[in-house]
Amino acid sequence: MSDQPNDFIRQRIKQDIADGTVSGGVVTRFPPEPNGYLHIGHAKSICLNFGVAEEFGGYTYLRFDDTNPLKESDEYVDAIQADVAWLGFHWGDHLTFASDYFDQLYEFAVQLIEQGKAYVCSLSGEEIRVGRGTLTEPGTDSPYRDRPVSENLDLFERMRSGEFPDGAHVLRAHIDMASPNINMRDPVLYRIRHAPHQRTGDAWVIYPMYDFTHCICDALEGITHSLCTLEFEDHRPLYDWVLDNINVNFHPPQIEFSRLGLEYTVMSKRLLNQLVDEGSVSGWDDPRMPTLAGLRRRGVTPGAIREFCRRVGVTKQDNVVEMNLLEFCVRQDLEATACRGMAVLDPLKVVITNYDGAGETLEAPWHPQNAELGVRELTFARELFIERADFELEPPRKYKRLSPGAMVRLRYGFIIRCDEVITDDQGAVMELRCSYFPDSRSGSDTSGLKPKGVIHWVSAEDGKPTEVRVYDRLFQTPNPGAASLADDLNPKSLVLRQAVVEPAVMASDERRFQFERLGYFCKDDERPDAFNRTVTLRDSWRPPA
RNA sequence: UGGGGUGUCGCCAAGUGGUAAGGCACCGGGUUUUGAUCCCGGCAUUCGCAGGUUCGAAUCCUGCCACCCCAGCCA
Repeated sequence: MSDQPNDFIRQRIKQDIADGTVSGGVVTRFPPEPNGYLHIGHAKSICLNFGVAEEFGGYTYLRFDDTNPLKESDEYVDAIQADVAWLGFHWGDHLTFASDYFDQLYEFAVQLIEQGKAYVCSLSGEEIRVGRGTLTEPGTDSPYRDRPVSENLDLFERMRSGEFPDGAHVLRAHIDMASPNINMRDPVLYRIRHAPHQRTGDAWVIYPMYDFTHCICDALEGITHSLCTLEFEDHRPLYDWVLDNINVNFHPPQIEFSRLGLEYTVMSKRLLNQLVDEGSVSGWDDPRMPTLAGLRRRGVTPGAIREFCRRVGVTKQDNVVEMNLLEFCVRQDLEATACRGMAVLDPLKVVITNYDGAGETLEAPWHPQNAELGVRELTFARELFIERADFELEPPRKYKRLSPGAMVRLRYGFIIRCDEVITDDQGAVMELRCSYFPDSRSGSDTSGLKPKGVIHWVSAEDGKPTEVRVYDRLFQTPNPGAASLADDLNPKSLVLRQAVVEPAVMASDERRFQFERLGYFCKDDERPDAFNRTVTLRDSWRPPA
């Protein structure tokens, strides 16, 4: 919660400020491609980029990297903005799109051509691939590599005007086909795509590639620290090459950090997409998804995600963080803020044989440590439901719940004793007959009885039957593989329960609750009478050996 | 077999030549009308391995080893 992070990137920034390398404040950017939903891995980047700008008195651009009209759409740009805002970060009026710079990008490309540093290559895609060589063998020069400048200029202009079909030509950087870094073997800068763009419509039929676009946008926006993930490390020489060879007076440093890995889930857009397409989940916002939309629907708070990102840190080490850290952050946040309530997920009927009143009202605090949250009323009556798991015909040693002849306290209510167990032909427990101790009422207990345990309960008549979705990890394998995605799915990642919930919880405007002894739950966005389990409570009980 | 990275406790992660922070998890114990929370305590003689430099090395040097990324007209 406290401790300002001081990772290697922040150390670098402090050094830059001390050196006078950055004068006007730190400017960063979060540059998502609008072709999918944001996930918790993006949250790490968002927290980093917006975080450092905030800490060092600067600002952050939310810049959509929309250079590939075939894959991108407005649906995603809206969702991404909603997610970033939900996480708690603000870009103010620094909302941009790579496509805002298409004109300038084109001019910079012309500059490169004029200097003989870019050329129009008319090889086919396949020929370019072959010509690039392999990891261990150098590439070979394109036959078009030394086209005269005037011809390149003319061809590029005609590419833009729509004269050629897709794939007929590309603009390539003139660097080094023998470079050990494959990204430097005359990378493609522009390709022809006769496709309407979601923002520029049909204004363009050529679109710039990432490597050409990203660095220039960074420079034009005065990004003082261009933070990206490790897989772009190999692209840094190209990032620098482009900026060194065009007439732009700003050159941001690209600094790479490792992406977030999380156990029992996947973090690539491709795999997430596959889960949605194959119907393994209900959508991008399925509460089992690691997407921000999914986590939100699950009941995870933005604060918990921010805290998680802070605790995870920023380094260059590959990492796979245990799910229990995320769960810890969620519990920590909800423990302090969530109202308590009672719900029985797997009801077992209990009849209080010596109670013949019509029912009586009990009072319970919404939060045991925070009286400001107030109280709510519960009804104690002759027929109740308790959790099936809170009764054991043959209890293990140290068992603190209910069993034949044993006593237990009903949370906020009375102490009861199990006198009789009703079973069916198969021996399955159908109902419990118990007696209660009238002088053991919570808060005014004069019975002198000291039952070992406390269990939750809901009045049978008052309790509201409703659906509770009990979520668990999406995969049963810590590091699910792309090849075995379907096989790795956890068949119990979603269990539907017909539960009974106390009426005050149903009536409350609150969304998130702790159902005592069970976990944290959240009213579903789309179906507010149903609850999604966010996370269980920590449970250190295990039967003695 | 080319290039770029990374290797510190089960998982994250500090440490930048002066003798291994912290968190999560885990294991004790205390409080408790949630087997929760909270509170105390424990948890790396050792930093991928092997040599070397040094009074002193996780930190410097040399050589190995392991893992990750790169051959889209994706980002």
